[in-house]
Amino acid sequence: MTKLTGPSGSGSVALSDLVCFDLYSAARAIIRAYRPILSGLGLTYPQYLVMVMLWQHAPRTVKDLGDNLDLDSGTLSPLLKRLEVSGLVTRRRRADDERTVEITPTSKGRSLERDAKRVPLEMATVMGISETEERKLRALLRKLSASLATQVDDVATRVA
Amino acid sequence: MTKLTGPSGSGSVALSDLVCFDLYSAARAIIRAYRPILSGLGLTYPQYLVMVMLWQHAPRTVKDLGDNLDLDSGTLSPLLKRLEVSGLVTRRRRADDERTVEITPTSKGRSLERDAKRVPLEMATVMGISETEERKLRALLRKLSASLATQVDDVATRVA
DNA sequence: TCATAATATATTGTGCACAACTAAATAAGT
DNA sequence: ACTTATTTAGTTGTGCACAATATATTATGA
Repeated sequence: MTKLTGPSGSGSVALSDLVCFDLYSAARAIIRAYRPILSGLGLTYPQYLVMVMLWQHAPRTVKDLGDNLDLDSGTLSPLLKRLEVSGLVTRRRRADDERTVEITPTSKGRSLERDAKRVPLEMATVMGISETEERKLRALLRKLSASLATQVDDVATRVA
Repeated sequence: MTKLTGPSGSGSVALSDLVCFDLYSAARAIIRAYRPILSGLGLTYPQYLVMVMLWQHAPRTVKDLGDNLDLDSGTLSPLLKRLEVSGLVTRRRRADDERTVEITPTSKGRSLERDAKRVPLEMATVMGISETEERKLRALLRKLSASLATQVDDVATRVA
């Protein structure tokens, strides 16, 4: 699995391409690793992220979830509907501002937190890298995301 | 953007969850960064990966592409059809083994390589981390992917 | 040889991601 | 007040990912 090997055939592949491919590949690999653990809870990975947010505090608006998870309404709206169908959350327009929709976990949604407690531990064992390495990895990923975000902002500013 | 902050509200979020979220988030951010660059070539990021493979050498079978990019036929078959519709590749069953399908870039597909030469450079400038950091990041990602892959194999073995 | 297994690709169905657009409600400026 | 802009969600359409299944072809073993 997972090649895109460096200099081999005619043209060599540039480092930036390789970093991106490894990132793309690792992200899919880790979500794949979560899948069997989360399927026991009846959740996909993005759904799990939303529930983690709601376990931290609730209710939260769709916009709040989107800001924190970096997902737009095109992704969240149907996802939240599926969580509603699963009986894990309720969606209700706020009385004092009819634009916003508040997402609240149901008792079933809240009780799921207990079962979810074991998820991080199982993931930690499966990842097979040390805590120090995890922290280094996080630091690099966050630095990368930060500079990519400023680039997007630059483009947005250039247009405005 | 991009929170899932650590210890804040009631329950703190475990490190493994944070690593995974940062990975998930960074992977989307970098593909988002590729998008405007690749759209000039008429390619999505997975399509670009396939073309990079074909520029290295061709023809390649669907299986070969899948092994190297870690994608299955459910992803590749429609993707390759779209590349065929775009006039960038041809698909042809091999005479000596009717099971396999060979993917060959057309002259249009091959000539696209020149325009694509600038992609890695543009990405490198946008990423905003040093080559040393890129290499460290790659090393960590590959180590993570490797241990996740062995875990998947373990499960497969347990089933067999 | 002939049944069986293994291999390679395609298809179907579900669930993200995200761009582009719409609709409704609130905020701001005059 | 009233027009205009902004904010918030939702909808539509495209393109991955991937599980599950189907189909056809080749390889293998009794």
